[in-house]
Amino acid sequence: MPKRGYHHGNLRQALVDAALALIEAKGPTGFTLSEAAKQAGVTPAAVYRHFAGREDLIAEAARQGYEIFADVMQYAYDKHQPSALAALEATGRAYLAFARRYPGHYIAMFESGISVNHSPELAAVSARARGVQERAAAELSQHIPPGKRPPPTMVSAHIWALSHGVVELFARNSPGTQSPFPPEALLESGIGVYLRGLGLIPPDS
Amino acid sequence: MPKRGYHHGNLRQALVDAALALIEAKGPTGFTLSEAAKQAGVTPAAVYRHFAGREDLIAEAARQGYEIFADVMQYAYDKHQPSALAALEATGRAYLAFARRYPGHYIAMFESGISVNHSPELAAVSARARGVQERAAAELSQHIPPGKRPPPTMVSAHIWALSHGVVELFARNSPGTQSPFPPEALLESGIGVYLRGLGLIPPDS
DNA sequence: TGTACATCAGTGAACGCGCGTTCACTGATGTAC
DNA sequence: TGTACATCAGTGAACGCGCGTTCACTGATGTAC
Repeated sequence: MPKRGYHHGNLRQALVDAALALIEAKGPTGFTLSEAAKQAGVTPAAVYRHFAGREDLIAEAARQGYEIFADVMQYAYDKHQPSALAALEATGRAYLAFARRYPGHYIAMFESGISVNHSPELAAVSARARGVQERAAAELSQHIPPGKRPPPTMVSAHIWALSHGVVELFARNSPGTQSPFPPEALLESGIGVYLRGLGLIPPDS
Repeated sequence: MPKRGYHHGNLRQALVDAALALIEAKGPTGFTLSEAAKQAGVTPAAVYRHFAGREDLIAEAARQGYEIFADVMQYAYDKHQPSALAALEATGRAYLAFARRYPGHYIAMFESGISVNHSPELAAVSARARGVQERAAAELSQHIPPGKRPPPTMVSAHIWALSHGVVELFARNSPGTQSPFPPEALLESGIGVYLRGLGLIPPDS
């Protein structure tokens, strides 16, 4: 790492990284602009060269999170094509893997209280992530007889809600409760039962 | 309402109520001890006659929430006996109804970052709530052939995760996104598909 | 019923703290000639 | 290659604020006799 002098060189990203580390360590509440600056080796005032303020910094952290998230989902989806079933299952697993691997981003995105409409870029990238999941669900629905086919957006919402619930309740140790099962197993089995309920997995498998 | 003088009469509960209103209005971050005191018409210092501090106040709000929550779940369960299926579905609906009706409590319980192990009372009442759900799931499992029967605690965890996910993502307007469906419909249909996947509802119903 | 007194729930002033944000500034960088 | 100068990323001091918490106090309540 090159010794830095008066100019930082890459302060903007360093601040985002510091913010992510702080959010991960202390929750969205514990994060402060001043401490992020300090951790980046810089005066709090320097932050304002790069961000409009505290919220704007969190929003950028969230935006980067959505970007990674959308990529990860897209990759999982693509990789398991052309099987619609495998692709949907894979996006579920990818959701959990993302939450595990990028906890700071996850918290910034879903628990920091920042609105997805904070900026057009944020709205766009979150829509992209949602789009992947909905496409997977839509494709899957085509294998269900039209009569008993729930709307694809509903299927997507179910999977998403289950994934998010597993993350919040069992993948973090927040409620103090010990998880009865590994979150991955919980999510995978839950999605399995759900897909069986849709008639997409034979009942005896 | 009787005019009050120097003594408040029921300050402890008034503080809890004020805290709940603030939490509901501004999120767990926005809540401050000072403002809760002010809203109860009292000096911040007065709070310390009744609570050890800020966190203790939140914990009491959460405790009362768990108390109501456990009652509501229990009631839903009892009311739909002896049908194990109806009882489980009812607890799912009760979960959502609780989140809707007592948002301040819900946030204090699940989003305030307060640990369920803050106090023995809190741990006890949260265990009671969990117990209702697990009993319902256990009873239901008995209708599943043993070979393909998932552990009851897992079924309970699935339902809980789905419920919680629906609340967090779609019952609050937090992520800025519009819910594509009413949360109640989303949860009900999700549980329906899930139970069908367990083989507890005939596939053609 | 009336007085003395213990109990206790509130006051109000004060504390130290860290926050987000502003401002005039200065040091480093890079470009024009 | 060397100098002059514009640009811009940082400093550091200061601000007003509201926070949670403490303390010695005082006013109200209720009980004993």
